[in-house]
Amino acid sequence: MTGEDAPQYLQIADSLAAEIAAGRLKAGQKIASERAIAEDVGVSRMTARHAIRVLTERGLVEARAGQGTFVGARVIEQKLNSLTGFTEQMALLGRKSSSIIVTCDRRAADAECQRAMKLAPGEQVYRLERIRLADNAPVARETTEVLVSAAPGLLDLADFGRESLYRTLTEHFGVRPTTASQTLAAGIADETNARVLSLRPGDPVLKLTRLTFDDRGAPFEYVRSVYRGDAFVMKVNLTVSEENAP
Amino acid sequence: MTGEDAPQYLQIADSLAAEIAAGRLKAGQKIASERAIAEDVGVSRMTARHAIRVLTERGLVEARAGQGTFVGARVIEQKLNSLTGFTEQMALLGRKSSSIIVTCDRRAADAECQRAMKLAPGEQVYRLERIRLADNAPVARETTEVLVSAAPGLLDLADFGRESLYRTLTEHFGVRPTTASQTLAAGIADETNARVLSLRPGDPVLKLTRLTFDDRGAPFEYVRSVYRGDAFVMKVNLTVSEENAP
DNA sequence: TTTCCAAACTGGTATATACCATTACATCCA
DNA sequence: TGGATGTAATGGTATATACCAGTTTGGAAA
Repeated sequence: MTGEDAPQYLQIADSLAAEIAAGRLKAGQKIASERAIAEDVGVSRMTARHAIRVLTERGLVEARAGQGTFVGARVIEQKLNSLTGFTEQMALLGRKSSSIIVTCDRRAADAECQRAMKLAPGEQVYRLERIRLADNAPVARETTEVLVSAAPGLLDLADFGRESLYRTLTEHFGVRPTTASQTLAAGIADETNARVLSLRPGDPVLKLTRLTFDDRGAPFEYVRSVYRGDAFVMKVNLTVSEENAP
Repeated sequence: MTGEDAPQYLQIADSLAAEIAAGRLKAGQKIASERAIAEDVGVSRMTARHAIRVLTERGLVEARAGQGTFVGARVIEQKLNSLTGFTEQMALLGRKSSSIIVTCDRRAADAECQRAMKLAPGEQVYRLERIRLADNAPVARETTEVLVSAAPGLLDLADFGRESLYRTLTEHFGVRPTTASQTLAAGIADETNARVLSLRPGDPVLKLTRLTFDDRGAPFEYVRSVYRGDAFVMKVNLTVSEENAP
């Protein structure tokens, strides 16, 4: 569950999220009103409201003035070919995936990672830097930082040149990647990336960052990847959630 | 601008967004603190805070506890989750959007479009080729092909240099974009793209294709876009559907 | 000069309160 | 029956206030 010392609004949000995940609150159903939650839990209405705002931002519920707040239609066609890890994806495409580990250690999170995960300075992460191969050809360079506090002892458990990181996290630590915020940008290969990806400097690459959250809404992983532009296309399936009327 | 009767927090947010868009607040720069804004504008701190929260959600600024709130990197964060058009997205970022129409006619769908929509050879489409401008600077080149059978007479109805295509489709033809399949790839600007986007050949670009379906699941539009790589970041929020057991 | 610590800020959390516009529903009246 | 009306409930906006936990900074102490 949510940490005992997490802010109240988060605890409330997470317990509601759990209700939804468990199916006790079904899609389209109305949840308790802000005032009702406030009274039940014993907080002010503004705090209850804050909790609901979190759920709204996660896309779990939808508030309608004058009516109430409703559990969102379980849309989620947004299986960008990626909340499954690289390993799983390659398997789906019938390609042999493997990795070369460049770095694998424990250290303090660097500045960008700190900012993305909102970490305290000096917070420890496992840093895993891998060259990803598809059918033995390098296609991506990936740097993954996983919170030590989320998976203590992670690096002793498996050889991530072969094993799937996500599978290990789920099976050994109960950390289940659930949502993620991902950005994609175009770039060109610099010297280093060109060398490791068998490209020429100036060739196009796709740069991806992903902040991954577990089923309690806590971030546990920050990933930066550089993909060969000629080898990768990202695919997203979108579903418009209604309510777009002028 | 924001409507005079819009809530105060939105007016404040939009005026700050305009400052950022105009370059008076530069990337990395610290903006006024919540307390300072509250006093300057003459609202409570909570209202100023609400305004900043809006900007945070739009990806324009980033708050750091104990330090302040800082303007984010000046890139356009295209949100891939919502199926909103270019016009709407720019408005949120406080940037002025416009288009230059390059082509606007009716013709047989080309090969790629035929394949994507699974059309019979010779099937007619309206083809709309536009240069997209943000604050009068070209940022994307977009080619849209809409099935004639889905919106007969479309081109007579509006000037798509100003009007939103999606709005016209919904209001006049009842064609409601509902789902879409979108791909993203990295690329390099060729001669033509470099010229129209004010780039040098070889500069990175982001290539996007989208196949859009209406509420009956029928495809009606095929879009190919080329974005300036330095101006655009695509952002996706992912949710993994439960049943992804290993 | 260097070190250290307190004060002055910053955003983050939480409460209590007030009024608004919209919605749903029961009631009353013709 | 049908329509209008009122009322209670809902989320949305806004204020005023308080304390917390970090960061920055400047001055006092070593």
